[in-house]
Amino acid sequence: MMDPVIVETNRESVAESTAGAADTDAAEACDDAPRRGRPRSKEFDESILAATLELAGEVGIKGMSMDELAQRAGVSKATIYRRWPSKEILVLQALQSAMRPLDDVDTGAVVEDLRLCLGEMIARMSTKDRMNDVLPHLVEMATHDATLRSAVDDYVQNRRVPVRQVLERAVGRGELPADTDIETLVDALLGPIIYRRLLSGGTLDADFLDRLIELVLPDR
Amino acid sequence: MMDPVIVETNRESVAESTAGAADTDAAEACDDAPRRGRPRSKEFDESILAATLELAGEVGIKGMSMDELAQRAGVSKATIYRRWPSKEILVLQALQSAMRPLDDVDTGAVVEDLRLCLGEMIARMSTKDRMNDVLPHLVEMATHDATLRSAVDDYVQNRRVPVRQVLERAVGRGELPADTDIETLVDALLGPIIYRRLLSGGTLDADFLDRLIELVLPDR
Amino acid sequence: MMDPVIVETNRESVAESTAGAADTDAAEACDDAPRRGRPRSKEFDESILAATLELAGEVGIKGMSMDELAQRAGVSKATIYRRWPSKEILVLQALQSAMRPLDDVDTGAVVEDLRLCLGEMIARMSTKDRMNDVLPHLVEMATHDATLRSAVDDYVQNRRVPVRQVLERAVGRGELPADTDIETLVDALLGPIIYRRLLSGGTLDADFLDRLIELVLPDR
Amino acid sequence: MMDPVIVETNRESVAESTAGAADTDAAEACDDAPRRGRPRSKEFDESILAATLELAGEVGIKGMSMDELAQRAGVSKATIYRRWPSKEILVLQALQSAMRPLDDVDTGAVVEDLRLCLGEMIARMSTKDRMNDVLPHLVEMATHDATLRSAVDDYVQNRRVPVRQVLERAVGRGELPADTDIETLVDALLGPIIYRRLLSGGTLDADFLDRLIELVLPDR
DNA sequence: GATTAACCGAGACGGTACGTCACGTCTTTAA
DNA sequence: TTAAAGACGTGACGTACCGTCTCGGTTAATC
Repeated sequence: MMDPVIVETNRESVAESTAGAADTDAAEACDDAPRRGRPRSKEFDESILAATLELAGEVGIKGMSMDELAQRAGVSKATIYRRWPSKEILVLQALQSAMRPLDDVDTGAVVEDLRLCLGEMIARMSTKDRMNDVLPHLVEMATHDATLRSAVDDYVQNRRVPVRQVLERAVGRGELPADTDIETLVDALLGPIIYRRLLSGGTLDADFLDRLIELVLPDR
Repeated sequence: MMDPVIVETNRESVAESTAGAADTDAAEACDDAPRRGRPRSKEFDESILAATLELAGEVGIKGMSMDELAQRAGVSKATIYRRWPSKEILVLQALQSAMRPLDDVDTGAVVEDLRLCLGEMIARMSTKDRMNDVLPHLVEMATHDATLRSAVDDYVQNRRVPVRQVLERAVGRGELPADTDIETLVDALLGPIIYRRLLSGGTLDADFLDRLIELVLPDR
Repeated sequence: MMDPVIVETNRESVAESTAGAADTDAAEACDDAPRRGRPRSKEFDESILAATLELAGEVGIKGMSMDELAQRAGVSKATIYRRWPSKEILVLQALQSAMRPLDDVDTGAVVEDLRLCLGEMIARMSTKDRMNDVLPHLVEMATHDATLRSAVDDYVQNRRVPVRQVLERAVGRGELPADTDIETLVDALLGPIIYRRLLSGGTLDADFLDRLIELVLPDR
Repeated sequence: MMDPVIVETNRESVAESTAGAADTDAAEACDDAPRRGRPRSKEFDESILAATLELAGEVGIKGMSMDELAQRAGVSKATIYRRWPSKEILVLQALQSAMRPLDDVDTGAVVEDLRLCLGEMIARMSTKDRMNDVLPHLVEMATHDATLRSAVDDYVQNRRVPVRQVLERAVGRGELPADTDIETLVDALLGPIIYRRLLSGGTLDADFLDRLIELVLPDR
């Protein structure tokens, strides 16, 4: 199930990083204001995000029109734009809302931890979660629109966190040397996975994962 | 300087890989045909591709309008569409035409080979070549448009080739074990670089490259 | 001055006669419907029609581009196409909206009636009303587009009505024989006028009108 | 069969009336010049004109593209433009080439003469000769293009000539009064016919013709 | 309960780009 | 020189989409 609290949290973090741009939902930041008038329907937040994931997965971001999205979500376009200032921000939000944090695995062995952690990541990419196809679009957007940059950063960092934690614990245990360059290590693990997913089209399975880990963390 | 021969070569390779889709320039494949009528101006091929690289680098693919592109190239829109069936295919062609093959380095030591080969790759990404920002866009397109898929594949494979050659030579020399999984190794080397370039935003310098190679090919 | 009521009336009459073709403004026929959404701006209907008359009069139908028309009307192209499905239909509508009904003259003498009625018609053709040049274009269109046919018919019939009324009254008064073939008579009066206007280029003045009437209705 | 001599004659008359515009076929005026190089194929003149009549009759002038016309005539576009400077001029030529002069009837009775002469005209309009639909287009063109005006005039005058001759003979015989306004009379006869053909859509048959003549030339 | 402020659906609107098409010219090879 | 083939500039076409705005009507909190 999707937790509306997470949605709200995400929205605010974005509202901050895109400061000045979105006066649309500025009021929501100050919770103490009594807020007169009819409140926004919570149901719509969810149905819009869900429709976004579904539709963008089917036809891509560029292929997804806001009119069709509104229809699919059973909502009017104004209702969407009252909540998110642009298509890109909406898509990003939808991504974040769908991204449940990876379970923080801790088996005591770094190789096993990585196998589980990255395995889950691959599983999400491979199966239902067609929204991964959407990431590149956001990247290009971010290249030319400063507003989106930090939001995309947030999104990417979320993926790094669990891997980094696994590695840091391994350093703490002495399983990895204390001077290990963790950031590079994270890149060396995530990079090939993302690369296969987006570009090379190589298979993404447990076997590949084993070989990758063996390559980067040999003899352990 | 841009070599027209390369342009031609690239065009044909794509024409093959997108067989059936583009009848636009199908005739050019068979060289023996007498080729009647006024021939297409070679100058325009170049000026259009050059303008594409320039303009897409400045404002991104989405921000680049075909009208402005035509004007910048000193050409009419029809002249562009006579050669390429869509904006995306054009951009892809432009990428390929601009991509000079990496020099095939062979110093006799695999680590040094990789340092040079990948170093050159990073150098191209980092500096002038803003067209790298354009890759993600193509990836998303390719996800939903079969025509583009193989073309993008071509483009990606071109980057893999020199790295693969370096590794195969190392295996031949006995510098790497005979059972080395070369494809995974290529992914492990290219993946992190691409990942940093597109997503994580981490620095791409000689230092990172050294650490990456040390990580993947230790003690050699 | 242009009466918006007339405009509406004309639009609906055409909407009927071109049934099936134009779903664009079908909804407007049923007045009892609650009419949801933002209503179309009445001002734009008028400004578009006015700009059409003005522009087509200056440069002809073929010379009139929809982009320039939109600009002249202070309106976007989409706003035009939301109301009329094609350039030709729009021009026809503009013609009809501009065509004030001829005053129904009744002096008691058929010759005098015709002199006034046809004189007014000639006056409108000769002077300001450059839109007359546009009629031939519509005729050719109508030849190959069934949608336009009935609409053009409407337009033509409107010109016949007042002349027919004058003649019918004359028959009623006994001024013309009861077995008068009115339709042929109308053709015999309107035909030469239209012919001179469109083709022969002969003068269209009171003198010609007198001779024409004398010819067709002698000694009365 | 179509007489190439007539074609040639017509072409030259137009070349004169559109002086300055068409240097395309200027050389042909001076017959004594030896005329170097490959001569123009006479066959093509005919096949182009025939294809023009055929195609314009099917889809209208506007619907007829010069590319399709060239293909239908088995000729290249340049071959067409080498002969006629514009689409409109070509169509006009095609009209004239197809228009065999009406037989000059002379039965000794004006009413019978007109019945035959106008009857033949109606017959041609009604049946095969779909090119009549094309006339209005030319009229509008002529309105905004001085070059075409005189050419269209020529065409129109050709229709008036035989009627005028019939009437002049009647005046000579004393069948019509010496002060008859022949021009107005011609308009009164041709006008209603053209009007029915182009606009009112009324029937064009022998009956209508009889009534029309009776109306304009009563009791004779 | 009345007021009021904000919500909602529907869809018009300006703007911008798309990819197509046609005209009339120009450029090549072949006859 | 003409012919066939077709590239080319120009410019309009009609469509699609984004993000905003404007209606009529609804829904809660406040008065």
